[in-house]
Amino acid sequence: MSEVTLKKLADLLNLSISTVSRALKDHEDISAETKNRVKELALILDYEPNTYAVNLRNNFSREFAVIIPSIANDFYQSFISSLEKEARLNSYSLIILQSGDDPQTELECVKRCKQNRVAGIFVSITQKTTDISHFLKLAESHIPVVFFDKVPASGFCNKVCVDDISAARLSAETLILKKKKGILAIFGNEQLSITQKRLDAFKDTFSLHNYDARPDIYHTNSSAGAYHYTMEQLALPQQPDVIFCMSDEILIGVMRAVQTVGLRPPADIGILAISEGQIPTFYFPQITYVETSGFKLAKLAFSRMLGCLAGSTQVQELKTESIIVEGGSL
Amino acid sequence: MSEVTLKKLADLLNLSISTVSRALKDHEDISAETKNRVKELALILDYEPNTYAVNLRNNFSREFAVIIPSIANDFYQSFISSLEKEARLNSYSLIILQSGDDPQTELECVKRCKQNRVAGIFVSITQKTTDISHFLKLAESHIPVVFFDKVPASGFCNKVCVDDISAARLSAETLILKKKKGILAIFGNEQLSITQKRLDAFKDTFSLHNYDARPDIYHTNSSAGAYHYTMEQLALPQQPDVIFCMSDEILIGVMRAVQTVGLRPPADIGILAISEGQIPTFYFPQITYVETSGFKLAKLAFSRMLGCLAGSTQVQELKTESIIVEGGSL
DNA sequence: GTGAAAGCGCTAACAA
DNA sequence: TTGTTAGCGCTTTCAC
Repeated sequence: MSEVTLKKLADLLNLSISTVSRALKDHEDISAETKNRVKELALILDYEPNTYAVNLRNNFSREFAVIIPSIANDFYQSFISSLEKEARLNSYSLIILQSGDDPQTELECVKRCKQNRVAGIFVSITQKTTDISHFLKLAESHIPVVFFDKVPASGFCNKVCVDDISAARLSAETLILKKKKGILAIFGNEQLSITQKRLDAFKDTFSLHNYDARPDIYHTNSSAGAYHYTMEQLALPQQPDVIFCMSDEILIGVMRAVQTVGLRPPADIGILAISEGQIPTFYFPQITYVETSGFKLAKLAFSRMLGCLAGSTQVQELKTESIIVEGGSL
Repeated sequence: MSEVTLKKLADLLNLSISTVSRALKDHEDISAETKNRVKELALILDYEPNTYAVNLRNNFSREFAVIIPSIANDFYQSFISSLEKEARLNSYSLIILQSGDDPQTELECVKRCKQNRVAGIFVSITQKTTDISHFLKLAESHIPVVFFDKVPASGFCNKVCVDDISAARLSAETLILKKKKGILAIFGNEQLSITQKRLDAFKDTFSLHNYDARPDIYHTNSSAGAYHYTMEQLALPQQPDVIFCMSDEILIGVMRAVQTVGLRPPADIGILAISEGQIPTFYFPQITYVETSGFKLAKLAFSRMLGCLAGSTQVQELKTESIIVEGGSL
């Protein structure tokens, strides 16, 4: 059974191809009767326009690409889930590409996007991406790029981010409000700008409030690191009163240690995290956290993309607001 | 700056379009010198073939679609992560479509796939999908379909699944081997075939071994349900010795209850789950589980898809093997 | 070795 | 109101 094309419909109906095309598009100068005949047959034969031909002709597609280090991450998962829905409701499709956190692979992904003539690209760059010229060059091909989450430090480009500064500030203020004193704060990889932003805002907030206790700061790159360090600290005669976790990854390590030692929040120890929101629900009591939602960020990124496609040329830097979600761990 | 096309290269080099096309493809009857000239200029001008034109001409694309209820799920996440990688290494792209577990939306996704002339579709159907004729009809358009995980009960089609029966059997055998007696087994929605398969195999294994203890079976549809039921059971004078969780969702609820009451595995209570593998690492000690890996399933599904594209017409039902991963909870 | 030309399925300007 | 035609960028057959 061969493909149903406009030509086939036209032959069957003794009409020209263009009439059939226009009838299917409800073009005004086709008679109602012809429209009905055409549409009826199209329905019966299950006609679907050939996207390649349409795109080739119109020189434009309805596909967005998302380039991320890895989809196996709660944050990106919620981001993509939300983005796909927005896209689908706007008749766009979403192509997923994983860079594996490798700049070389990322470059190949960009090339692929260009080949596919995608309508736009959402990208969260790798930890090692410094040169973003291949992204900026996409402007020549009129492919808008919206950077999200992990965005380049410099460059005139569209960026949508979680507001790290307000998230960290909100965390610190929460601790101050609850008059917590022995604060252990565990942060991620010191090299990353996300860590620096959150750390600076966190520390500054204590200074600004002239608070009489200052947090102990520790850095680690992994869940395991957080686990081991927490184990050490919990073995000391002077245990911390509260542990602040900069990310879900760190929270997981800390909670394993807390469970290992048998401490029970909030009585034995307080826990506060910055989190995407899923992990905190796995524990009892659920962890109190400052939310950095992928869902919200996706909506922001998508509307920015539509803005670009609508012709907005100036670049924007947007941020999502943070809110605190009360569990029972503090 | 306009697009770089074959025509543009040809004009610039004073060659014909077809010569340029052939040169770029290393066609044998183009001279080495011409090839070099062409390739050099193509590189300089950053030429990329127009995928739409290529696909239109060849009537075939290098895009696969994945239709799933929702990407926000650890199992699908690992499946897609793995599938994307396989696809990329084979120069395919992956389009993600979420059905929202709604048959109507699923139907629209299929339509979209057809329009996009995708090279093949991977699909995990919704809980309510009964009519799969729209999938079977894709055969007419020569679009192979590989069902995975949630597959239709009937119909001649390609299916790759986690082996629920062997996973449940392995779980039961593990409990028997460890001579566990007071077994509480919590299963999911009784209506789902996955639940029935796992339940039947689980129970049968105890019978087959003439084991002198039989598990208490309970069904629930949610984490919260598992939590509440576990709380009830742990309040009884005769607490269970071990709790078996059919899925990650149930495990999360059970563990919240276990933590609430303050029991510590494995001394106070044993825990065994069937799991995708991430959740069990969040606890201490880590939960012992029978693995049902999305990664493995993706590899299986992908190779089946390649088989279809290579012309294999007969349908196959494939299953991944289960293995037990020892934590310290049993 | 290279070029000319047809055609993939569709849209839209122009004709009738 | 409907039809004719050119052309989007590419591949490939056939001719030179």
